[in-house]
Amino acid sequence: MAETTRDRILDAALRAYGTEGFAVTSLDALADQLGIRKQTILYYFPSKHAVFEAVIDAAAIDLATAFEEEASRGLVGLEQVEAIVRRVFRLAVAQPELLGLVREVTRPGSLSADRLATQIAPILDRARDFLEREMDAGHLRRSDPEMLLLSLYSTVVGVATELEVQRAMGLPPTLRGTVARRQELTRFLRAALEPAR
Amino acid sequence: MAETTRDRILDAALRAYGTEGFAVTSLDALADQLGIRKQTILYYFPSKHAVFEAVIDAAAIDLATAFEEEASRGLVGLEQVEAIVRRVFRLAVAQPELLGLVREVTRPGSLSADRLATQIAPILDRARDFLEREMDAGHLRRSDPEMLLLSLYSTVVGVATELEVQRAMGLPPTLRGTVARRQELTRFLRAALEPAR
DNA sequence: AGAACTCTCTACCAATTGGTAGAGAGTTTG
DNA sequence: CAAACTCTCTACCAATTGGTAGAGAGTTCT
Repeated sequence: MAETTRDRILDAALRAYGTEGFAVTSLDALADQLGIRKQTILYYFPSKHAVFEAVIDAAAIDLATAFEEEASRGLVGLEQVEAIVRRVFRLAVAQPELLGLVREVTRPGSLSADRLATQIAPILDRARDFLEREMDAGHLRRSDPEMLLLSLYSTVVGVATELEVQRAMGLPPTLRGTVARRQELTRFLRAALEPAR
Repeated sequence: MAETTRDRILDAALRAYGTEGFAVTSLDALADQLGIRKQTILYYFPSKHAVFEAVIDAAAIDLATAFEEEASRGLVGLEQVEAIVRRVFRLAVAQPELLGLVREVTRPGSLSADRLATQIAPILDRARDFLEREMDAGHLRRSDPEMLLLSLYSTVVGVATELEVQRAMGLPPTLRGTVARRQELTRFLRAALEPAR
C-alpha cells in the first residue's frame, strides 16, 4: 500500500501516454487526473520529457519481467512460442496501455525510440537465440531467426493491439472475440513454424 | 505541373502527419515548410482538423488505387497475396508517410479512424471475398479469412513501419535489407498459407 | 527548540497554439 | 472602367503550453 506520489504519477502517465499519446497529454491534464498541480509533477521530474523517459523505463521492466516469466518455463518449440503469444494477449487485455506505449514509442518521429530499444535488446537477443536453437533441434521450421522474430513481433503485437483496425473490419472487441483471435493466430503461427514433416 | 497551393498543402501535411504525427505538427510549422503563412492554409481549409480529414481522404484514394492495380491482375492464391505484399513494401519505401498516416489514424481512440475505415471498407470486403474464394478453391489453406486479413495487415504494416523506425534511428534502410525482409515475410506467409499437401 | 529538509502549493511568465478580422494586390466579369 | 472575386498577407487574440520562483506546512535531524 501507500503508493508514493511519484508512482501514482508514473501510473497515470503510462495510461495517458499509452492511450492518448505523449504529445497530446499535457502536464496539466495529467495532474488533473491525479488531483494535484503540475508543479508537483515537476518536483519529481525535471521536465515533461523526463516523465516520458521514466515511463518508458518502467514499461521496459514490466515487459522484460513478463517475458522472463514465460521464457523460464523450459518449454520447447511451438509450445514456448505459444506461451509467449498467450502472455502478450493477456497483457493486451489487462494492461492495454503498456502495448500502446510500445506503439507510441516505435513511431517514426519518436525521440525516445532507442531508449526502449536498448532496454529491450537483451530480450530480443534471447528470443533470437531461442529460435536458432529450436531450429537446429528441428523443433521449428528453419528460416532467418532475425527476420522471423520481426514478423512474429509485428503480427502478435498487431493482432493484440490494433483495436481500431479490428473495429473497422467488423471484428467485435469483446473478450470472446479476443480469445478467438488468439486461437486463430496460434493456428496461423503453427502452420508457419511447424517443421515440415 | 502547376501544382495548386491546396495540393502543396496536402502533400506537406501528409508527410508531416505521417511521420511526426498530427498533434505535434502545428499549422505554423506546416506553413513554414511551404514558405507561406498559416492563414493561407486556413483559407483553403476551415480548421486544422479539416486539413487532416482532407489528407486522409487523399491517402485513402492512393491506397485504394494501389490495391486496385494489384488486385486486377487476375492472379491466384499465394501469387496474388505476394503481389500485394510486394506492392505494400514498394509503398513503404517510396512513400513511407502514407503507411505512417495509416498508423497514425488507426491509433486506439482516434477520432478519424472511421473516416479512413469507411473509405477502405470496399477494399477489405474485396480482400475477404478473395481469400474466401481461394480457400474454397483449395489455393489457400483454410482459416478464418477475417483473422487472416488482420494478421496480414499487422504483419505487413508492422514490418514496413519497423523499417521507418530504424531509418529514424539512423540505420539507413538499404535496399538489400528491405528486400531481405520482404522475402522472409513472404516465406513466412507461404508457410502459413500454402494448402497442406 | 530551532535548523534543515521534504513536499505541495500559488503566482507568474514567455512561447506557442488554432483561429478571426480585414487589408491589399491581382484577376475576372459585367 | 468599375465591380466582384480570388488569394495571400499583416495584425491580433484568447487559451494552453512547459517551466520558474518561491511561499508555507509538516516532518526529521541536531
